[in-house]
Amino acid sequence: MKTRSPAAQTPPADVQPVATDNPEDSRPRRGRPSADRQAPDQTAQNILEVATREFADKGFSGARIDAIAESTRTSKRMIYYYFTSKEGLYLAVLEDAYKRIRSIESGLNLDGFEPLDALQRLVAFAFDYHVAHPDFVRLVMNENIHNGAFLAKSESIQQVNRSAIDHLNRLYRRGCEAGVFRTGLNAVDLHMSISALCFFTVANRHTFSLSFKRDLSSPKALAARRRSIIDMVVRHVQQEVPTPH
Amino acid sequence: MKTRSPAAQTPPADVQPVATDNPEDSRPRRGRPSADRQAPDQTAQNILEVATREFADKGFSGARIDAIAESTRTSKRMIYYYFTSKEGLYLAVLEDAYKRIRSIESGLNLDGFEPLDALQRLVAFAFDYHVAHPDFVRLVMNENIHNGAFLAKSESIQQVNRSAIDHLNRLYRRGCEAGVFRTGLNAVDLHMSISALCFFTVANRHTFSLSFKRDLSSPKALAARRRSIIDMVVRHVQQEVPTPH
Amino acid sequence: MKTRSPAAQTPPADVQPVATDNPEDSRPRRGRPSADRQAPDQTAQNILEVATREFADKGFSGARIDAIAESTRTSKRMIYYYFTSKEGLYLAVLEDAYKRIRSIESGLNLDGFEPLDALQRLVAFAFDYHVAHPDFVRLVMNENIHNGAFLAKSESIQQVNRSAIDHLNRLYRRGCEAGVFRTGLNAVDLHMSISALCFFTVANRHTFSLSFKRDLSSPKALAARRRSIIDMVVRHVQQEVPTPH
Amino acid sequence: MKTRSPAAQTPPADVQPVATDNPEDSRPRRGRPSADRQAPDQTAQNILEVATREFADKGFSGARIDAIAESTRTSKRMIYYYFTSKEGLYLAVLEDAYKRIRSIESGLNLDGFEPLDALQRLVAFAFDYHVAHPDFVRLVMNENIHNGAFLAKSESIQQVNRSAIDHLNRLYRRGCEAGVFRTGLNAVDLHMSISALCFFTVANRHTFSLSFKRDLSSPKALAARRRSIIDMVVRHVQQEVPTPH
DNA sequence: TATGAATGAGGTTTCATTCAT
DNA sequence: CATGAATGAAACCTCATTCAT
Repeated sequence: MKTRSPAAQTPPADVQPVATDNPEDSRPRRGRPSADRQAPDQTAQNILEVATREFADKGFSGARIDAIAESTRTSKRMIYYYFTSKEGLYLAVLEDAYKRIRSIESGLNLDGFEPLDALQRLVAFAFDYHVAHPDFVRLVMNENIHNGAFLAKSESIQQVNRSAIDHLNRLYRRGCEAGVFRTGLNAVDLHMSISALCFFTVANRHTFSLSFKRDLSSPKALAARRRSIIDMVVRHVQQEVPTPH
Repeated sequence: MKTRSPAAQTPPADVQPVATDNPEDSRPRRGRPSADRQAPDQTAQNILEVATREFADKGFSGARIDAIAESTRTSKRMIYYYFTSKEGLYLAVLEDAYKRIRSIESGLNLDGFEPLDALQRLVAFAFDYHVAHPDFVRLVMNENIHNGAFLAKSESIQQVNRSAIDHLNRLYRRGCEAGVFRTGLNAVDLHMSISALCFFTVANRHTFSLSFKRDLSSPKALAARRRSIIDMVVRHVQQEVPTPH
Repeated sequence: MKTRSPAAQTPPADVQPVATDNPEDSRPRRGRPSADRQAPDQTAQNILEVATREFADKGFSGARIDAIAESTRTSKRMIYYYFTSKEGLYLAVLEDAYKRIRSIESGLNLDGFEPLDALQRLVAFAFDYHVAHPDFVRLVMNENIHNGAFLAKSESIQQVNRSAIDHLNRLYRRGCEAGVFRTGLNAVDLHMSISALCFFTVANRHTFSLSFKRDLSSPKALAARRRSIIDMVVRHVQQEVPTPH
Repeated sequence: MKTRSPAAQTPPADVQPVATDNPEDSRPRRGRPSADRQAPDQTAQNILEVATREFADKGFSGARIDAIAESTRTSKRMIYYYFTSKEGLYLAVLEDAYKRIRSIESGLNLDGFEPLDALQRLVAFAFDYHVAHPDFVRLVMNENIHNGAFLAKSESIQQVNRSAIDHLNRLYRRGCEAGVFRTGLNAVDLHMSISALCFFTVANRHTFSLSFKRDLSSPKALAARRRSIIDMVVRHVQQEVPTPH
């Protein structure tokens, strides 16, 4: 039986990077390329991909419809045909991005693991996902620059996000019941801490790198950061374990 | 009775919000006591204040020189007279914002406190500053949307930021020597964690609030978050304290 | 009875003004016989014509995009649609002007005439063209004010001009072989002299007229000047003819 | 006694470059730097020099008052103090430039030479002056771009120019009387030809060089051009001389 | 469904000139 | 005489969006 807080001491290097869809690819639901799939869908999907990159890259105001149209297999007119306006396109991009992360998160199946192990897996997944999807991070940043004005318009996104808390809540309760997590914590607060640590790593890497002259994008630096974050979260949640003398 | 480090147990509600300059006030260098040179400085300063709000509000591309000019005591032409271009103005705003936080941070005088106390004060300051200066947070967000392209042009900012690490490093070492901090940690990594937790609270409050239907801006919610962050950081750094059985 | 070369003696009043396209008309490539593609070409062409006048009139810096747009059948926006920038438009104007003169020059068919006659025709053409196309002259002047900076960017123009020398070179050689031209001259130098005399007549007419109180624009004055120039060039090239005593 | 047309045959390499004030220097009348010369004059003179360069370089519309002020030893306000407006300054520059060439021309003292020799000297001087004073050439070009509108306002310039014709006229008549010049020519026309050949060499060197891929600015090229021009003018004026067999 | 042409409103920047001291 | 600050008008250019076909 463990007498020490294993998570804190043992950097969970063994927590394998969670397999996600390959980064930057954003045609998850197109299924197999069966011939019955019509061009229209593909056109809209193609626009969405290009737009995701552009909006993530430049923000809403900085993005250019012309630039999107040029990188697209179709014309500018089609953008308006499918998405009505720049704002409509942006909204579609945003919804698409949010749906993707939550759908993967749901597939983690944390119930199958011991609470401590599950927590480490959850944090590791969050970290890996942020690192693998900078576009998502940038879209969320941009959304906050606009005070969440676009997100507020989309009901679908809000529903999607709620589930994240539910998963974490169930996990936390299991841990408390098992006596490995200390009680009195709050799932939303915990989720926020996890998100903050992961999000910042990607979101602020440019200013942080410049300010402190460190390259934070190297695999080595990322691995260290990943360990540090998992450690920090585990220590935060874990019940204090009496150490033998 | 408490057998463990008081910091972790005692949410440092007693750590008083650090006095900062009042938010949005931005005439730090006004101190020069000469009265004969009012106008020029004041005009430029006035532009800088207004521009800070506009850039923080809308981002670089979204900000409008016209809008800035209108909120100013002078004309659009003067903006170009003093700052050459939209980019020049943005850079001045960015430099100003960074200098402000670092200069206050330097005034914390952490050497006068016990390591654990000092750490709590530092985190508390960071949290309070971010909450009190959302404009700073938004400027940094925006800068990251642009991949730090503007920051990269400013040497002065980069120098300014380095000092933050120095302070934290000295503090951390004191704590290690005193046996209250565990060894093997890294000041840059620690600084990043603190920044991440504080930054996210302000930066992502809109999307987070919408996603999880919580108002995170209420004094009560902020106080709870503040406690949670300080606790998390302290637990991360603190030496494991042997509990008597 | 004349014992000397008739060219020098006989002012070539009989050298008819060379038929050129009517001045200021600038739709040379309209020839493509497809009727289905009218609008785009016409719009761009219309802009080009108006711009030619404006740039010739005021120079590059003095020209106003707004002024051009107003004289056009379309809007200012279209200028940018077709020509990207003020500079792009100017370049198009310049290329167009150069191509026009060279294409006509090529149509002179000097090979069909005796060398002396051909030379007279060439000079006469050059004179007439300059007089008939002051816009061309002014564009070139302006280009020289800018140190040929725009011309340097256009490869097409440089290719076009080379042909002028080729024509003159062949003509000169024929004259030498026939014994009517003296040897030792240089085609580029000769071309320069011809250009100088013709160009100046149009280019400097304002300052010259004012300085010497002569109206140099009257048909009579132009005819006299034309004769003088042809005479001067012929005398320059012509072989000294021994006079019998 | 010469039996051949010496000018045409003998390239007047012996015609020494006429000594002019050193190129680009434009403070000819400031006399010696005696202490009694006041600052005011010097200030105005300094402005004039700088403005000459700027106007010659960029043309009237392209020139920037700000740019002139910056290269000046004084401030922008002084430009307006001395010259009232951009136009006033340009006019002063123009007058200054014209006065300079004519005053030197008057000092040639052509009466002291044989007509043919004098003519060669005159052409040589004209050529050398143009080459040595590209600023003058460019100002005149610019003036013609503006249809001589500024020159028309200045009476002083027009008076100055008339004398050039008088000198040439006297020279031509002497040559006719001596039987070395053919009769029936016109001094204004002759002056125009000389000016055209010299002016073009400098004025159009950029477009010409680019069009024909020749460097026309090298000392060698200029010397050849100089010879060619003198030769051309002399042949144009000279009485046909019977050649002995 | 698709496209190239077209557009008006508004964005950033520049410039000659004047004012207060 | 001299200067730095200030200015309004207008210049060049961009953008999301729509029209004709």
